[in-house]
Amino acid sequence: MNPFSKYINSENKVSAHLELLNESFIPDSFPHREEEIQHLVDILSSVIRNTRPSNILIYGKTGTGKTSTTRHVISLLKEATNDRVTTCYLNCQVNDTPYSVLTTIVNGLSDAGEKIPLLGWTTDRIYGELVSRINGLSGFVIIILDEIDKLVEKSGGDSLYVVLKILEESTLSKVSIIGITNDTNIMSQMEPRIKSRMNQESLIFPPYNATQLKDILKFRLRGVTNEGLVDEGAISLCAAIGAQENGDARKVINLMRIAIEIAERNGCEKVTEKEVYAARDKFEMDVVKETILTLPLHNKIILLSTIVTQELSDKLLITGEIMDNYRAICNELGFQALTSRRASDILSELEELGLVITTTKSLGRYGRTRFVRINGDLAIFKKYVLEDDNLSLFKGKNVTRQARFDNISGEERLTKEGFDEFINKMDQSDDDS
DNA sequence: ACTCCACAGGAAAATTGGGGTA
DNA sequence: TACCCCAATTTTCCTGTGGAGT
Repeated sequence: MNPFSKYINSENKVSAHLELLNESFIPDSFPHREEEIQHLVDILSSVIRNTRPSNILIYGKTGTGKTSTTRHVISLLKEATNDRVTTCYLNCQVNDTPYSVLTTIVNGLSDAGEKIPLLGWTTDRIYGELVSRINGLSGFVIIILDEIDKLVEKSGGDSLYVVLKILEESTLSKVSIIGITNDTNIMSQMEPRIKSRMNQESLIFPPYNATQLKDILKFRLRGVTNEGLVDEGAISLCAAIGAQENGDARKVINLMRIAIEIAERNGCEKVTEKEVYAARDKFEMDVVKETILTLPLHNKIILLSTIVTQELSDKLLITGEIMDNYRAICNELGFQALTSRRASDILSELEELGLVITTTKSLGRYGRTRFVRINGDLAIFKKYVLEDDNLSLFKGKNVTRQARFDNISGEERLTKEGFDEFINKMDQSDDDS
């Protein structure tokens, strides 16, 4: 029997326009965003009166529809003006330097002319190219800088300042900028000179509540499945999970998509709460896996070192031990180890990704260091790390733990439980402040 | 009160590597 | 091919620090 036949037979049982739930799909309607859309339209409508629209800063947490709503409004504007508006969308997490932002804008503005290479040109030359291309366009130019906070973080906002300055000066006042950020504190980090340029208009996208998420989900499910195939309870559960996660609609929709896929694969008649719970588990695992798999080589090795070191003892690890084992692994595999300074930064990066939990504590006479623990299942983490071809050689091999301070009996190093307690205290004191 | 461990993490120098020009 | 520019990444060098031991 053909192993695929079981899937063929189950077709249409749950049914199948799942592409409508993909992240890249932009729907033509946005429930509970009518006000925001109207506000944007009001600001941008000045294009029609032949005036440059104000710069706009849009705040809102992830999954509140900032990006897709903005793109939707922009496409409506282009339609209404017969494409007399040129737009350029770019994500500042991907393009996080002035150079990268500017080249992406220039390359995105028109197909004419050569593409600027990713490296090599001087800023002056890009500036010149930018001016000439923008002058070559009729009408207004709207540039959408998504995740603009990433640009502000870098070098204290200098990057953003450079970009704004160049865009404004170069272009006979034809350029408007729409900044999108999920960091509501971004303004306090901005310098006044940037603030005044950027914050001509601002717009806040509040998080969706559970009821709104439910509406959105129901709306998006239209045309995806037949009526009644998704259990009402499943929808409510998805919405409830999403509401807990800061009202993240993207996550809600993803969850439902995965739940439907699971139901489909198992040949279920209905999508119920059970599938949603399964979807949530899968979703979280997928995120971890993706995160680990896309780590740069040395980040992986340091993560591996942390895993291996923790495997050898339930006591907490400190940076020094991780470094020792990291060097040992590099030696074993024939890689040049990075310095401890860099490794320290990588450890911080791993923490930011949530793969590892660290806390700095002083051991008095025995120095001040970070305590580290893997934030998840050791075996699973290890499996993902070892999927890397460069590291698969390490399978089965091991490293002798360079235990430090194991002789300290008086003030014992924290155990796992002690660490949890410690973290809890830290969290509480954070809340207090 | 003072020392000193074992690092954290800032600043600046050095290296790397794409891309240009002569 | 040799050499210059530039940005990004790492290394080098450095100062700072919480608290057990003295």
